[in-house]
Amino acid sequence: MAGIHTITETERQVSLVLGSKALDFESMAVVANIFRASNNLRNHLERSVLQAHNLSWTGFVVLWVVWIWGPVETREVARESGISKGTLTGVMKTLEGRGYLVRDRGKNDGRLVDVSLTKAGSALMDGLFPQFNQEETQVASVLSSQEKADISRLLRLIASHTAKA
Amino acid sequence: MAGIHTITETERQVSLVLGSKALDFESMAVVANIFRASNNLRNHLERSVLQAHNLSWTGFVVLWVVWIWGPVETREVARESGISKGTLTGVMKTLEGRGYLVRDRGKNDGRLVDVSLTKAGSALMDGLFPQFNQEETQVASVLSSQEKADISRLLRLIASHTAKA
DNA sequence: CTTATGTCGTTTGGATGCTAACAATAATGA
DNA sequence: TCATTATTGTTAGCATCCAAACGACATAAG
Repeated sequence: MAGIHTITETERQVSLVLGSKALDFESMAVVANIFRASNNLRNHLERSVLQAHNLSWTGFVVLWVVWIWGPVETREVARESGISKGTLTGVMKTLEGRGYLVRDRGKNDGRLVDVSLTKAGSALMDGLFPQFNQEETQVASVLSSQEKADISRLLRLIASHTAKA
Repeated sequence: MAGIHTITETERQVSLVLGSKALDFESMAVVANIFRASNNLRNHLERSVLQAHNLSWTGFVVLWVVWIWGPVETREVARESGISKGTLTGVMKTLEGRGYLVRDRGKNDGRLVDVSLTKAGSALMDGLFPQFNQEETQVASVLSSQEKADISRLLRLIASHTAKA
């Protein structure tokens, strides 16, 4: 756990500070635990898998998107990676400098840029992703098969709901 | 949804790319959906609540921790906020510059620094957090009360498991 | 054809975010 | 006492990260 205090302790302290005001602790716990799990998960995966290859989280995600969908337009990489266009430009500059991907101007539309992995990039992901998936299995091993299906479904509801609004 | 493709489409494409290699799609979906929900949630809350006050996500989290636990030592704020000591120094410099918090050298231990909110900081949080919690209620409204309890429990399992390892 | 509007990737400026090195302080132990 | 070891917050260097402004290109309307 990142913090010292448990969710229960935190809730007690919050109600103490806010006093009489009515709060929705149930929803608060949902949101707080999503961020807690996400942060811990990211830190864990960075340390256990990515650090050895000097890859940042975002760098890995971008490589993954291009690996799965490439060749692919820049705008789609940004949307799929969950980062802004401007951020992506910088990240790709880094990854291109290391020889993992290349950018090509679109021929039909001069505004577009197609991104694809180099051989070095493909080789990296071929070795890296199974390792990454093994770690995913490890962190999800605290859940039963049914629980994995449940949490995926519930998270998907939250994700799609917040995307619209 | 941040990306264009659904989880199902992505899984199909991944198995197409990885071919015969055995992968744990169930665990992959758990991890992917945690990040998807977390990213969407953060973006949504930044836009709907924080942007009007020119507050970053991390800035808000730090203010929240100090608001709930303050006066509190710097090291504890870092752990509770889920960021490094170095990052916290910069964030607090920003927040101190805006008059939301103050730092005081510990009297017993000269190494420590106690952080607490100013009146402006307290006033900000008094108005902001109920608004934030309302938004939490809104995003969690797609789940039943039982489902909220379930997802909180499962996320807590993942969070504590990844924190140790 | 040409003007207006829209879209794409890049750049810019400021704020986060990490690790590693650092100075100041504290605690330990011969 | 005094050298050793540990801990805390800050700093330095670099890589993200976003919003907004920008130039290049495409499309629509007249």
